[in-house]
Formats: sequence, structure tokens, C-alpha cells
Amino acid sequence: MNYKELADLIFPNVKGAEYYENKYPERDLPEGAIVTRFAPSPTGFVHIGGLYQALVARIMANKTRGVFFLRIEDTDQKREIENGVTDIVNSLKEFGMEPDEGMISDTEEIGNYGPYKQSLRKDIYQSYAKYLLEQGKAYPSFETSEELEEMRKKQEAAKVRTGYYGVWAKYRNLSLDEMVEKIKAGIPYIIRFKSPGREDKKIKHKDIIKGNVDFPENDQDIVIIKSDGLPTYHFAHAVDDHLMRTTHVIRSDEWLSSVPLHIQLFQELGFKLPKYAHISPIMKNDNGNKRKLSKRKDPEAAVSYYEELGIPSIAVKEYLLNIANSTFENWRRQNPDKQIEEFDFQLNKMSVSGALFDMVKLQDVSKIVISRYTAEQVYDEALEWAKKHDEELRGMLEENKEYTLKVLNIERGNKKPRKDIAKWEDLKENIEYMYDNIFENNPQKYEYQTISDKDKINEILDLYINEYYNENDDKDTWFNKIKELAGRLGYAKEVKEFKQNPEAYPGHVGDVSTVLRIALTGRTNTPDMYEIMKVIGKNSIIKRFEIDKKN
RNA sequence: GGCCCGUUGGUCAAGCGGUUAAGACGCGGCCCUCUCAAGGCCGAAUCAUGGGUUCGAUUCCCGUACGGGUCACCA
Repeated sequence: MNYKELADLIFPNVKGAEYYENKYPERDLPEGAIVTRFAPSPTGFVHIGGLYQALVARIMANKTRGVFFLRIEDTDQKREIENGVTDIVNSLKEFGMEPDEGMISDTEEIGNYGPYKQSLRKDIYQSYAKYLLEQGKAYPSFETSEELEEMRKKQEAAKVRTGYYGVWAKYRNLSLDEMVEKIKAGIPYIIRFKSPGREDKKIKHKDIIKGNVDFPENDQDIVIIKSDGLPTYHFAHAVDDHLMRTTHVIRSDEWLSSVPLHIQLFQELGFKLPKYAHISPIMKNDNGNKRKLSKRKDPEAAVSYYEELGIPSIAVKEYLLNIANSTFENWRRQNPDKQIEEFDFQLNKMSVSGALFDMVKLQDVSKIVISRYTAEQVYDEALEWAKKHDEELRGMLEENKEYTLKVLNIERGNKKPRKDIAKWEDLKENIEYMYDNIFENNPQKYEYQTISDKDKINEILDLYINEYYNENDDKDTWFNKIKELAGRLGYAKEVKEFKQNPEAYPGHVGDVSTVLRIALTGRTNTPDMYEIMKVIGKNSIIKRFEIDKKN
């Protein structure tokens, strides 16, 4: 009995590893091209941290004219959820981060290095496990989970490292005959990697983001093939990223401490080691403690949360980019019209420790993004959002598109556009008074204003509409007329004048404007009143004044 | 607990042995102004801590504290 025979006994029907080596040749790409991936497991909603990783990977591939692929890591069927893959694919699409290769729906994929779903790669993993077996670098291990549990307890009691290594690796040194005997007797087993490492030796590793990190060598005989025949993460990572010719592994930093294992696996398998970039997670402040954004506790951990609020995906992307490379913000200010892709992103400039997620800052970014939209863009995106989340807003937008576009165009498109919408959720509140049917149900209120006397208000409204307002006036003329009206009624025509001599007047032109503003909009704060009047038109102005008088 | 990593204002952060320690968000004030949103100007606010090394440490080294990650037949 030799290793070869053992390997044949365990995996009688798999292809030799060289078959796959030939099937997935080195990629023919330009010098410096980065091949990288997003490799989530379909176990729940798409996490903002996942999107963040994917964004970084997508950008690096773009920047180097490389490849970004999507691989689904579904080797744990127990944790899988329905629509997991579809959600991931859709999220990437929504953020304009489609992969060049890999899964493009639950069942379809593109690219020559597939399958891109790990559950479909069972044979491949087994071929490489067999290869290891043949070399005596892996072995069948027969312990039960109870035995493992017991071992761990003993190790804890003895205050030694937990795990399957050294003298604790019970089945590591079984003779070939003993192994075969057990297998033939039908005793269940899994395949373990036979680690050549020693814990007292150090290895040096250079991570693109974390820099130099020194570790003890791995000496754990980790499981590579589970009892269901599927590989563990570690083994799948080595096999897949080798066969898919990944040059850069960009992943969450929870994997950093597995690097010694991965290095060893690549070595023993005879694979070229990819470069690693371990990204710090996005954190949240929880009662003074920093912790990762949690799927269970934090709604903002879900990518869908931002869609629900109506924060444009570009805004989320820009915010994330801000965290990734803080120089992005300055670049963006200097290049407001450039595509994100033109930014010179630097992997090694990423922060070594996790940033706290800042919703306020996100909204600021979002306001800027939306302020640069044309009215048409606002209309289209807001309508799309409203269709899913706000019937009332949808009605408002669809009923009279031309009118709505005029509303949305108020103080937009100039050098200093309004910056008052952070999310589509806010839009309705922002514009609803512009619609006559809604306005009618929102009576004007003058309490706490300088001018609150009903007769005085009516006098102002009557005079204004009868003797001053002309819809053809330009803005200066328009405002001069309001000043004249103010002066005629004894109010200061200039605010400054009033401030210098407050006793001389009952109020100033601003107070008169406020009367008009409330009568027209039902609120004290609005965008430019001249533009509002232009948009709603004379008929509506008269109508609104009438409503006011009846109140 | 072992092993790794980190710590610059409330938050994101620039900085790489000599700086008045950038910038952004947020906060406060002023200006502009028909009210807001903006915009402009100004301001409060930071190098966790103790030792070294050095003429000089935010920057380099060591310790301490604190924070984070990881120690599965989960990824």
C-alpha cells in the first residue's frame, strides 16, 4: 500500500490535476493587469462591507485593465438562503459594478474560468485533494465531532492552543494500512491537510494594505474536504484563486490571520501565491465600542437600506470611496464632472483600521451628488424610487411631468444649485406645496410672524396681486415692486435700513415677503419665491391668495 | 487566554525626524440675503500613555492601556 493507492481508494473517479491546469491557462493580459474578485457566500442580504470590497476590487481591475469576477462561495449549504445569488448580482448591477466574469444570475455565468459557483466545482477540489493525498500531504481523518469537542476541552483545561496539530493530531500518523482498514470498514472520515509547519518558526508576509505582518507558521492540520465532499473555505480559496488565475486577493481583514495557512496551502499545492490586500471592515459606534456593522442589529448594514431611503447608488459609492481613499474627496471637488473611474485609486493608501460609518457624511455626499443632477435626472430616479416606495410621490410626479420638471428645476442647473435633497424619501416634503391639490389642504399659518394681523395680510395680498404683480417682470423688477409695496405700507424697503433704525418701522420688506411666501406656499422657508411664482403661474397665485383670505 | 493588527479633533483623515499638525463632515459665529438650502469668511476641537534613541519626536524603538481581528467539517 502506498499513498497513490490510498488516493485512488478515496477518490477513484476524479481527473488528474494537470487536466485543470491545462484547461485554465495563464491569462493573456497587459503588464500589471490585476485579476481579482468578489467572492461572497449567499447567506443573507448584501452587506455594505461586501459592497465596499467589491467596489475596491472593481476599481483595481478597471485601473489596470484587468479582470474582476464574481465567484459564489456556497460550500456551506446549511447557511444558504433563497435568492442569495440573485441579490448579489442585482446589487452589483445597481451600483454599476458588474463583473467581467462569473455569475450573472442565479444560474448563468460568463467567462472561461468557471464554474464560478463553488458547489459546482466539487470534482476540481477533489482532484487537488487527491493530488495532496498522493504526495502524502493530506490524510483521511476519522474523528467524530464529539471527539473534537472533547479534545478542545482538554486543550483549554491544559491552557494550550486549541486545534488539530502536533500530538493532538490523532490520525495524522496512522499507517497506510490502518487508514485503508478504517475506510473499508466504513468509518466516516474527512480529509485533512498535513501541515509541514512549526509553530516556533516565523514567517514574514507583506500585505498590500496592512503592510508587514509576521506570523508563526501554521501547524494546524485543517480540514480541506468536509464529510459532504465539499471543500472548506481555505482549500477552495487556494484551488479557485489559482485556477482562476487571480493575481490579487482583495478581501475582508478577518482573513488576515489565515494567511500563514493559505501561504502553506499554496506552497504544498505548488501554486504561485497571489498578492493579498486585507480590507478593514466598516464599523459602527455601539455605546462607545467599535464593532463591525452587523447584519442582525444594524439596518444600515444592508445595501438595500440605502435604496429604501432613496440615496442614489452613486452617492453611496462616492462615500465608500471616500473611506477607501480619503484623497478622493479633494479630487472630486476639483473634478466634479469626471467619472469615478478616472480617479487614481491606491490600494495601499487604504486605512489599516476600520472606519466608523457616518450617515451624516453620507447624506452630505448625497446632497452634492443630487445637486448636480439635471431636473430630468431627478425626475427619473425619484420616479423609479417612488414606484417602489411612495405611491403618493409617484402620483405627484406622474400626473404632470412637464410641471414637475419645472418644479424640480427651481434653483437647479446654475453655478450654485440648491443642495437640499439628500434622499428621495425627502423629496415629497420638499415639493408638495407646489401642487395645487395638495396645497389646498395645507392652510397658511401666520402665528409668530411679524405680520400676523388678518386685515393687514389681506391688504398686502390684495394690493400685491392687483397693483404690483406682473408675470412678465424680471427678477429685479419683481423684487423692486415688493419693496415698493413694503414702503407704501410703512415698512422699511431695505432690511439694512430697518436694522439700523428698528423703532422707525413696524417691519421690513422681508416681513412683507414672508406674508406672500406663506400665502403662496404655506411655509416660511422655501426656495426662491420669484421662481416659485413663475412656476405656479398667475392663476394659482390668485387662487392661493383666495384660499388664504377664506381662512 | 494565545497569536496578529491598530490608536492624529465628535467622525473620516493628510502627515512619513524640524509643519502655525492640511482638508472634509458635524458644531458655533459673522457676512451675503425676501425666507431657507447653499456660498464666503472666522472659530472651538486632535497626535492614547510612560520610557528610550536623537540637537530635535506626531513621525523611529520598547513597555502599558485601550480598541479590533482570529483561534470550526462557517465563510
